[in-house]
Amino acid sequence: MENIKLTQDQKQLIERLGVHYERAGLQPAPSRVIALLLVSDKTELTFDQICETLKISKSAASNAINLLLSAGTIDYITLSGDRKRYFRSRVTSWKEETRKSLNTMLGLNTLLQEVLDQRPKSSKEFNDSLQEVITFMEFLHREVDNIFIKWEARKK
Amino acid sequence: MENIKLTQDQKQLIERLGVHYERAGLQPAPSRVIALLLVSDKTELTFDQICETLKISKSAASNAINLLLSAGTIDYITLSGDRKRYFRSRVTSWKEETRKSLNTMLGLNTLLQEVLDQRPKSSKEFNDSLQEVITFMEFLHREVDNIFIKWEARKK
DNA sequence: TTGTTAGTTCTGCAAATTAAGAACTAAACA
DNA sequence: TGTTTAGTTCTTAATTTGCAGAACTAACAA
Repeated sequence: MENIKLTQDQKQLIERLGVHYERAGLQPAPSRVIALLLVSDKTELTFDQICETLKISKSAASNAINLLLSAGTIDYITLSGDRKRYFRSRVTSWKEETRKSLNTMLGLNTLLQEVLDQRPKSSKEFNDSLQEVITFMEFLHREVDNIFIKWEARKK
Repeated sequence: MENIKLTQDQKQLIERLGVHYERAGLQPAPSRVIALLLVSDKTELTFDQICETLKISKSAASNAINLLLSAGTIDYITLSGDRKRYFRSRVTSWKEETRKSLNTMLGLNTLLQEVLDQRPKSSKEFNDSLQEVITFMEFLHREVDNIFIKWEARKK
């Protein structure tokens, strides 16, 4: 099984991508795996290639891969007469993921509405600011939905 | 110093908000503090009131408060002839924060462009998908900027 | 039937996070 | 001058996280 060679630049890029994913809340190992699958010349890598290239243990790789599989961030193909799975980045999942994380962000709004609903009328100034934020987030939410629609239309 | 009473509903709402913030990457104690400042009837609470109401130690409160202060999530006022600081949620910071986290999200784009630039031409299909994602994210970024402009205009 | 491949699962450790409690400090008061 | 107040900082201590390494498994191969 041929092993993957990375240039210094590629290694650095993987680290930088890794940091980005970690900051977004992902664990270190999955972060590196997804970064590797984006950067390496080959786009389809086996379990062993991932372990070796990233210098992580099989258990770390197994957990990382399963996490990413169930999140839909990666998938794999197989070749007939070859028991190995070839893992690859599901690049197209990014649109969905962007959308999902936008929704999470904007999901705060529901909670803020509940907060406002239960607040005493007496804290008028505070309530008014809160109402403004809620209105803004609703606005943003609607507009973001429109952007996605606009994009789909534009693609045609 | 009068102590803060919370209804069962308020306590639950604080926990739910707390979980939201934790999922967004904030530590538990700061998450509860900000939630408390949103939910409690009084919008301006002292250090001691925060400690007592949330049942956290002074050190936990001190660290949480300083974190939130330096993130701009809360601020405080003082009353003349009263050494205490009265902490409150900077509700208006949410627009900025929303924007910041959008930018972080969309900042992935710069990295993806770098990835694409260093990829071999041979992985054409992959590169094409990547290019599509980049184009989409650029589109999204521009549109989001427009939304903010539109909002500011609309407020007048 | 024995071995090999492609992983998975289990056990345990090392490092990082988070908070408690106590000791400390700086300002204001008495 | 000592005392109280409003915090801060320091030192543990308790979790939690994340991974290595080894043992395991299931499928196929020889």
